[in-house]
Amino acid sequence: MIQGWQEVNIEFMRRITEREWRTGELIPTESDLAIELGCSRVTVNRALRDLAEKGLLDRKRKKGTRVVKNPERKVTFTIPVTRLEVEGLGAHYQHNLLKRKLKIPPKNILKRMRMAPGSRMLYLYALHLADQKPFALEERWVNLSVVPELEMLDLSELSANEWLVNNASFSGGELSLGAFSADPVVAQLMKCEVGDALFEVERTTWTEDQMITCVRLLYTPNYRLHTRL
Amino acid sequence: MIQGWQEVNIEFMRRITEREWRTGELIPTESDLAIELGCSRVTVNRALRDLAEKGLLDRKRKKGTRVVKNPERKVTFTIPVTRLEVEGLGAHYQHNLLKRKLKIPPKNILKRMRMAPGSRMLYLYALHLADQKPFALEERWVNLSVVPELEMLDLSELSANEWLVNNASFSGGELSLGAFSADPVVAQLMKCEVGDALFEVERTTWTEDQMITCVRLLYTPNYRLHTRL
DNA sequence: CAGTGGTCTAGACCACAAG
DNA sequence: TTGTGGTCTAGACCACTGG
Repeated sequence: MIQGWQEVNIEFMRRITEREWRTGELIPTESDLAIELGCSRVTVNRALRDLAEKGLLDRKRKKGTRVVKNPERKVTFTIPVTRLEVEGLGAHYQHNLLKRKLKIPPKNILKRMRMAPGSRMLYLYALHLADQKPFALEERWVNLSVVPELEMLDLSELSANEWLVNNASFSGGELSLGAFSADPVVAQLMKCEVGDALFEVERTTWTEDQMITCVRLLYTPNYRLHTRL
Repeated sequence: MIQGWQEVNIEFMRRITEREWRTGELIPTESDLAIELGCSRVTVNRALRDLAEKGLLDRKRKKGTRVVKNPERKVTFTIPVTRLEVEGLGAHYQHNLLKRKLKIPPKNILKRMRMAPGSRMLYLYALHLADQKPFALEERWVNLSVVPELEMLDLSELSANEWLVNNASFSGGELSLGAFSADPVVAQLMKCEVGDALFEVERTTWTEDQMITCVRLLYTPNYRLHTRL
């Protein structure tokens, strides 16, 4: 007899990887598996649900459970607060606020934040340093109608990033990763060569319908984001 | 009364975002919450477990459940098979195998794959096309002692990527994202300018202790990886 | 030891979708 | 209508860990 949903999970993994259950094919129902393994149906359900969340199984009511043909690997990253990321590398963190203005964002930003044209927002431009060396360049728009407190805050010490993470309730967002070729302005700030390839992260977050903030981060050359599969 | 673990989940989310449960503080025990909400303890458990998986709560036996201070955003991406990614864009996919050799990999690859020095592996160099235009450049090392079938396979039609996804059982891996500045060789193949910033993905996968494959993908300029939070 | 979360069980009802 | 997964319940025992 197999006990515990994790053991059941491992057994099902074995059946999948060893082709006992072939890709695209239906597997037995939860009830049948419960009887076969000598455990309760809920335990089988727990194991199958886990495999479905990992993308290995496709489950539908009435239709049954199938082994997925092209199991797309799901990857999870944790997006850290920049200060903690730097300190995690064992480096000294500093934050340098370069610009801080109230102004009307360009169209592409307004579109990404789904705001009416002409809305005024807080614009922040800042450099994150690790051991005095440029680590990431941050360009951020903040919707002050959602977080008015931020207008009065001293951002020379605490970064907007950190304040928002801890104070703005958040319900959803979008993330986009890419590569950016350093232009002269960026190269000078980042102390790198013009044309260096920089890892770029764009993130937009909102609560319910209101956009909170939209940020673009350019990382130092050779920066890499790592994770396990 | 609140019914269903998803409703319970939403209620708990509300308490967290509205600071009813403050960051760093203990929340009531599962049993207390079950009584308060008028549902069973298992339902409360299901909801709390979900929030813990999302990184909003920290749960420990005997110590109780706390609201996490710096909720690191967890992001999940699906890493698609390149062919499906191209076809998903509505473009015609082609695959062009440029090199295919048995040889001894350089040290950094051996290290990444944790293999003994001097091991011979299959080296593949291929270009993925979308509507005849370069989409991604793939450089891959395959451990033939794990998947010997691949040596005899015709890879001019089916890409190694796809074959491996469907035929190699997989237990873990590493993923690394970054930016790469196109050198002359790459620029010529990708039909881009020297110095263009290309999005770079490196992936290593293994089964148990054996490394299966190690791949590096360079994407066309302006390529971006998107996801929801 | 005692308190907390982790999990199992058996039985039940519901939601969905194919026929 | 029927078969399937999705979920709830009440009660139980286990596993870990602080005192």
